[in-house]
Amino acid sequence: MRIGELAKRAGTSTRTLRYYESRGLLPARRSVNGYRVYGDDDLRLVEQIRTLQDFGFGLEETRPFVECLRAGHPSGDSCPASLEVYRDKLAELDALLDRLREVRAQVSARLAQAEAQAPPEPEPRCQLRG
Amino acid sequence: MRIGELAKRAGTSTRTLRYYESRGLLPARRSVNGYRVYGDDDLRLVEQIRTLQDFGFGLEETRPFVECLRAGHPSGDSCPASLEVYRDKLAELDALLDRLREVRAQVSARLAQAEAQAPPEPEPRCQLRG
DNA sequence: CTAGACCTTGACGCTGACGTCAACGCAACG
DNA sequence: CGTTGCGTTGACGTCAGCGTCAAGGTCTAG
Repeated sequence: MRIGELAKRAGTSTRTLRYYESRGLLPARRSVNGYRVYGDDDLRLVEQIRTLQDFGFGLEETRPFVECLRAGHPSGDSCPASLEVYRDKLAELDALLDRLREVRAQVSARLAQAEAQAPPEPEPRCQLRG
Repeated sequence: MRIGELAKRAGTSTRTLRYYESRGLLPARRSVNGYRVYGDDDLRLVEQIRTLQDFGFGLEETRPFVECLRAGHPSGDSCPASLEVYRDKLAELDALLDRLREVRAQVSARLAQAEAQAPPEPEPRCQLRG
């Protein structure tokens, strides 16, 4: 399979795949004319990357998963390094969630305060006369 | 007060203040020699911006607050436009929190699954013999 | 033979909020 | 008079993950 087909099958762009290759994820064999050639393994590999990216992982953080897959393991998280990334990301998510909850509370409080100061427009009633 | 002092008092950099000016927040009078000159109002203005930025507001989102302050209101959120931004940001925060909670659950589940597959190192016991 | 669809590399653009450097002016101190 | 420390504008660099364009090579169908 060539890069266009892989991109289509993975639901991404050729530019993205070439970018992954430039980062050392997703190496590709070349056919005689220089075209990149991929196998079905590579599709699974790209899907792994995309899934993690959707979770908010940076590309570098997907590397252990990718290398795990390329090492022949059935899934990208079958290796200790991947589990470490999971755990780090969980801690990061927890910290972020805490921060965002705190911010939400602050913003909410300030909104309430400001609304109390100068009350909102009193809900137009749509009466004919009044 | 000149830009260096304002920066120090606001806990930021001169570059940041010039950037705010370039974005139309924080206009400055000029002294004879071309130096920017600020008053205490401007300090409050910068503090307002920084507070909102710490909450994750983009610079553009701070504009209503800044204009509200410059219009003479006692606080930046005394104006309807600011309240609108608060409300939008709350909705945005709620959506983001939902997404992050979902991601957290997914990552947590995958971690548990992978740990069950290939259990972690069995907690070294520090025995002399065993 | 040629049009069109695919592929190649290389390079610049984008977003946000600045950091950092260059090259210069101005002011005060000794 | 020179140095030091402020100020000025302008312009390029940073981070991530690509998008987009340019200029060209390759392969296939008509």
